[in-house]
Amino acid sequence: MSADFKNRLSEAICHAVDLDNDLQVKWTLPKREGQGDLSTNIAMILANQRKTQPRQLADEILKKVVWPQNEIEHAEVAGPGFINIWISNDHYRKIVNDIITSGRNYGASDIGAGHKVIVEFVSANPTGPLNIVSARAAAIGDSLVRVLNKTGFDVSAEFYVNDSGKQIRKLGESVIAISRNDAVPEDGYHGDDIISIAKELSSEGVLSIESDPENIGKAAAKKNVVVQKDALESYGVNFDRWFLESELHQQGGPETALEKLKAVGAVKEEDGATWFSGSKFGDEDRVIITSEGRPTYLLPDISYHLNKAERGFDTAIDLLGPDHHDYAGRMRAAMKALGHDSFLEVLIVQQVHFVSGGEKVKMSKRAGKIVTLQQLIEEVGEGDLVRGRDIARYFFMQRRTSTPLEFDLDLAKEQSERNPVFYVQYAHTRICGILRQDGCPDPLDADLSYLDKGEEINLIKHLEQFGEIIQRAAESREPQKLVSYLHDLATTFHKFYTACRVVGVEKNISAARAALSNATRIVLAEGLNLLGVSAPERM
RNA sequence: GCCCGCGUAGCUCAGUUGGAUAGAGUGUCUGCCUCCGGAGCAGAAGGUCGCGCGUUCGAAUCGCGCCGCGGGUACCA
Repeated sequence: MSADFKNRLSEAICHAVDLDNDLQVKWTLPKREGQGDLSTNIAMILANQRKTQPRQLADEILKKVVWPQNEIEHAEVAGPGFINIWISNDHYRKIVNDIITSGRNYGASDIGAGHKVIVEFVSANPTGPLNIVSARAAAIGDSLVRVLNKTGFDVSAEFYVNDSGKQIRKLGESVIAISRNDAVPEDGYHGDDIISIAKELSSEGVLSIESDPENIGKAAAKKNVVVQKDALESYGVNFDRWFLESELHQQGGPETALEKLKAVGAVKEEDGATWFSGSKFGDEDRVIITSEGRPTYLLPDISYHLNKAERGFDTAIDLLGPDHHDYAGRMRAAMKALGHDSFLEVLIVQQVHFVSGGEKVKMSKRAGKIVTLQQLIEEVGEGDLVRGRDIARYFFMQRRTSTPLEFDLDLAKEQSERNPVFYVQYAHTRICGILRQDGCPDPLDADLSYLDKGEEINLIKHLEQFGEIIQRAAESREPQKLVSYLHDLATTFHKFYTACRVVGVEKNISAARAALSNATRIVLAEGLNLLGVSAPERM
């Protein structure tokens, strides 16, 4: 239901009960048959304030109210005092036209207009290929970006590359050790990927000229970034910017951040170390420069987030792994100290467990199981990279971000009705099949007044919700909401399909149904697109 | 100990921000192919929403207290 339409209804009710604003009037979709198309509880809320009976007040409202135009067919009081209204089929038929004329734009809105948002996700260390946790974060982050775009936010996707610090030096040391056939340091990096990088660097001559672990580490990191970028690209994920931590250091970012923290009295010296006084801002005190004079990771990270704010973003959304959830508190405290309260939103992307044959699969390198994003795509798509991407992304999007996810590898690989990805894609394919038929009339010639069967109207009702679902997904930062919506829409279409033939029935009916099918195709395709999943015309 | 997240059908999970008789998928039964691709549709069965108080017209949803599971708790990143 469009916000505009609801507002008109709300105004009508306000007018009837002498309310000066319509904010209190909320409309919901009733769950059950026989409860109309829209429902409001305003009578129950007002009855409380006005010390009267809800049902009586609801009756009064219905007596006085003047509904806009003639889109309302019927209204009645139900249950404890709900006002349920039935909307005319004419209203719904217009939706089909709206969809077809808006095309891919259908469902777009401008609720985010004027907001500049940066979404940072994955941000894996450049010490190896991307793992499975990154794969989930990438799917969610990228969809979130698409959804925010669709709702009018000015959004940027960013990957923060930790290309400086301890782990880079360690990476360099590992590469050097491997090239000399020495033992890799205790907490260093080993594995096929490091070995091949060592080979590349030595054949490029880098290893012979350069022996400083830091510089070797940087060179290796650069190669890893390329590997990560490639994997993400075949996953359909693109970033507007790969922000290098080293850039931050070159600009003296951490030093500036420290000065700014000092300026607001958020820094103290104790036990020979320098601390951020987080306890003043709702967190705990944290060391930012060790007693040995080395900055901890916190300082560059504060500097990085400050940098985001200085680039003009009003909101920063970070997707982090479950091992980082108290990072959120300290970073928010730091931003608060620097005058950017409520700037940072943190989404914790929970753990992924793989299941096969009813048992948990350990994701260990040693066991030779799937560890990287690339391996997952290949495994699940059985060599077909597009299919692998579709399945992986859809599966990762099936659960709320904050819920641990069980990934059933057997189900994912199964090409059957049990696989939810195919169920949704199949609805799209089916429509394409219908519209491809020789006897299928041109949907553009349709007279929509021929749509009046229950299954037809019901399908339109689902299509109409698309925009609202996207808005809720954007506002709650939960692009997953689209998944259940699309599954639902596919179900509604399949029901329509079994109840209503499109091709081979009376000409006018046929054209109207073709138009409805076409509208459904558009919404399915765009919905899948927001998930980063393809909408195939044939399967 | 403290911080964060999670407990909903046998299993995996939704739940429109506090609404009406609790929703899917999957698994188990039962039906439907002369038919736009059956990768589909219809039906049955399956619930003390972890437990207990509280808030109110109304709670799976909000508050408090327990119980259970997971993660975090560095002068590591």
